[in-house]
Amino acid sequence: MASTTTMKRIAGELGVSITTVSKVLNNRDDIGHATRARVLAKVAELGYQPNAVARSLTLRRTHTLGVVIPDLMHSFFVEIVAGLETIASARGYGLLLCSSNEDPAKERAEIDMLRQRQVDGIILASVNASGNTDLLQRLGSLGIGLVMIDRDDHPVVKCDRVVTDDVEVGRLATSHLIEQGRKAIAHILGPPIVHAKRRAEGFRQALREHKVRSRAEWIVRGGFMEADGYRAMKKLLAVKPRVDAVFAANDPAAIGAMKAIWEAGLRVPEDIAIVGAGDIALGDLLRVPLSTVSWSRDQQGKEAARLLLDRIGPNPSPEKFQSVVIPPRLIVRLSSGGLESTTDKHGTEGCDAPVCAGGVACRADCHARRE
Amino acid sequence: MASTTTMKRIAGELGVSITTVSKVLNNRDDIGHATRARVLAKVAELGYQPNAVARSLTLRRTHTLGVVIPDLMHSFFVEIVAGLETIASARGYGLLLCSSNEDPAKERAEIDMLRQRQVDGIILASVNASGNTDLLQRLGSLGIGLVMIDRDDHPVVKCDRVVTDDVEVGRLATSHLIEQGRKAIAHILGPPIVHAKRRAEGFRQALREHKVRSRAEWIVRGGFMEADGYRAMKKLLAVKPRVDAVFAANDPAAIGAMKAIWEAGLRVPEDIAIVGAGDIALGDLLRVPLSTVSWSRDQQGKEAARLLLDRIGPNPSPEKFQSVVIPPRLIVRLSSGGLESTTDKHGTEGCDAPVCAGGVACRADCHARRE
DNA sequence: ATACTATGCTTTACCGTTAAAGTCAACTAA
DNA sequence: TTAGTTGACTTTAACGGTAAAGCATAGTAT
Repeated sequence: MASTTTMKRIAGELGVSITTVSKVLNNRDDIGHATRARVLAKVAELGYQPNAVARSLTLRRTHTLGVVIPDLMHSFFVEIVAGLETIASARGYGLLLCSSNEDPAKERAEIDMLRQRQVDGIILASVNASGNTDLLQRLGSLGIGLVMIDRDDHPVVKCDRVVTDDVEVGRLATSHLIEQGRKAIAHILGPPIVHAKRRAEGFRQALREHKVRSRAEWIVRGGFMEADGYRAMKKLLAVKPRVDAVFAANDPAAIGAMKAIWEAGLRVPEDIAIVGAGDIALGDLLRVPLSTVSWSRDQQGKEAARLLLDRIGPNPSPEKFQSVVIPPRLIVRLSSGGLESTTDKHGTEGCDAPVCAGGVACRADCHARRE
Repeated sequence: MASTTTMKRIAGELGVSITTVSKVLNNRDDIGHATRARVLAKVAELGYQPNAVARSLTLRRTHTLGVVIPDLMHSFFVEIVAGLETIASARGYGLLLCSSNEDPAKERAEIDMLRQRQVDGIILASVNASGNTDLLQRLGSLGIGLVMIDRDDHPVVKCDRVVTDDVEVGRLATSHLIEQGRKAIAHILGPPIVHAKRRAEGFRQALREHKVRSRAEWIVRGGFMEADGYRAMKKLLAVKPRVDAVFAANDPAAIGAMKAIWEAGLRVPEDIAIVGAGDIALGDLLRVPLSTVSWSRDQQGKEAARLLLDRIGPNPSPEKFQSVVIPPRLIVRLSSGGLESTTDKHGTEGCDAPVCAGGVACRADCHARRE
C-alpha cells in the first residue's frame, strides 16, 4: 500500500513547516506568493487530499449528517432521503444512513452509533415516543442538531420539525370517500404514534362534519406495513354488514388491504373504495391506481436538510425551533371510485412532462422528481 | 453545551492515567480488578461514549463504507442498499450513502469525497467506464476496498464483484416473448455500458437460437430511466409494421414504454407484450403487472457487504478477487401475455406469505424482504 | 541473597490536522 | 537612533484516542 500523502510529507519535501502547508490549503493570507505556489505545485504533483478524519478531530465538525428512517423499502422515506442528499451533497455534507426497521431498540442503537461518530446533526423519522426521548433530548447539549421528519412524536424534545398536517390528511381522504357517496367507511389505523393518531382524528372529524354514521368495528388496528393492511382488511371483511370504503393510514397498508379485497373476490372500487396516504412510488400505475393524499417528499427532505444545516452551520441561527408543515392534498385515482376508468384524465392539475402525458393519472410530484 | 465526556476526564476524576482507562475499555488484561471496576463505574456514571473520530485517526479504520449508486429513486438500488445495511449494521459498520445521479462527474466527486473521509471500503454501481477507472484503480493502493455491484464496467479494475448474468437476463426475457408466439420483437437498449450491452447480446442470442427474424429498426436507443423508455417506445411506435413485443433493458424503461403504448391507445399485452428486467417494487401490482427478469437484490447487497468486510477485515483474505453471480430468473406476469388475466395464479413457485397469497402474482423475493 | 518474572500502572510518542502564540528580519515612523 | 510595525514563516499545543516501551513493587526460582 503506497504511503498516503500527508501535509507532513509535502512540508518535508519542500522544507517548510506543516503549518505553512495548512495555511496555504486554507487560504490564509500570511504566506508569501512564492511559497504558496511551491506548496500548491507539490499538492498537485502528489495528488494530496486532506484527511477528513483528522480535520474533523480538530475542527470538531465531521460534515456528516445521520439519517435514521424506519423502513428503507418504503419509497416514501427513500424519496425524503433523496431530497436530503441533494442539499447535503451540494453543501459538502455526507449522509450516514441507518434503518431502524420500526424497532425502537435499533433506533436507539443507531442514534448512539451516530453520536459516537460525532455527526453534526441527525435527521430522524422516529419509530415512537416510547423509550428514546431521553436520548434525543441529550443530543442538543452534545452539540448535535436534530430535525424530526414525518413523525413528530417526542413533543418534549426541542428541535426543528418538517411534517405534514396529518389531521388534514385524514380529513381529505375521508371527505373524499364521503363525497363519493360511500356510507360505511372504515379506517385502518396506523401504529400507535401521534402521527397516525392524527390521521384517525381527521377521519373522525370528517365523519362528524358530514354527519356520517360510524361504527366502532369499522376502525381496526393496522400499521404502516403492507402486511398490516392486509391483516386489518381481513378483519374488516369479516364485519357484517360489509364496509364500502376504507381509509388506510398509509399507502403500503392500502395496498395490503387491496390484496385482501381481491383475494376475497371483491372489486376495488366497485365493492370497496380505498384511499391511502403518502403517494407511494408507482401508485399511479397500480392495477387499480391508488387514490391517496400526497405531499412533497422532495420538499420535505430538502427543507429538513436546510433547517439542519442552517442551525449547525457557522452562524448557528439562534431563532426558535421551527415546525415546517408541508401541506397535503388529495390525489384522486381509480381506487376511490373518483375516476370512471383507468384511462381517464389526470387526477391532478396540469402535468406535461413526457412520462406523465395523457391517459395515465400522474404522480403528484413527477415534476419535482425530475428537476 | 455540556462538555463532552472524554477518557481524559474519567482518568482525571479517578486519578489514573488515560492509558489505564483505554485499557479497561479495550479489555486488556493488565489492569487490576479494583481499578477496572472503578473505571467501569465512572464510565457508567458519566455515560461515556468513545469518540469514533479520534479512534479512527489512530486505528486508521473508520468502520464506515461508502455506497455510490446511480439513482436513489430506483427501488432496485435501494433494495441492494437495504441488504448492505443489514450486514454492515450488524458488523458495526456505517454506510455513507451517495447518489451519482447517473453522472460520471458526480460519481467521481463522491468517490473522492469518500476517499477523503477515509472510508474502509466502497460499494459502487458505476455509471460507466468512461473517466473514473483511474480513480478506482488507485483505491486499492490507498487501502480502500472496492466491490462493484450490478454494473461491472471497468474490467481493468481489480476488485470483487456481485453481478447478475446479464446475457442470461436478455435471453430469458426474449425467449419468453418468442415462446408467447410474438414475431416482431423489439429491444429498448440501456445506456452504453457493458452491463446493458450484455442484455442486448442475450436478446440477439435468443433470436438467433430460435431463428426469429430481427430488424435493425427494432433495436432502439433508450436508457435506464422511465423517461428513456417512454421516448424509445415513441420511436418504436412510429416504425411500420408495428412490433408486437418489447424487451426493455430494465423495469423503469419498461414502465415508460407501457405509458407510451397506452398513450397511443394500444393495449398491453394484447397489442404489444412487454418484459423488463430488475423486478421493480410493486411491479406485480401495476395496472398491467410487469413481466420481468428477477434476481435477489437482498442477496446481492448482503453478498457485496460480506465480500467487502471480509476483505478489509482483520484477516485480509489474500484470496483472488471474486465475481459472484446472482442467477436471474423469469417472472411471468400479465404484461408479456404469459398469463390469461390479472386474477390468474402466481407466476412464481410457492409463496405463502400473507401479503402474497392468492389472486395476485407475487414479487419474486417477497419472502426475502420480510426475513 | 541475587537474579528473574509477573503484575499493574504510567510515560512517551503518534495518528493528521488546525489555532494560537512565538520568532525574526526588514521596513517604517518619530 | 530606537522603538514599533509588518510580513512570512515556525513552534507549540491541542483534538481524543491507541500502542509500545518503561518502571516500580512483589513474588518466585536458585
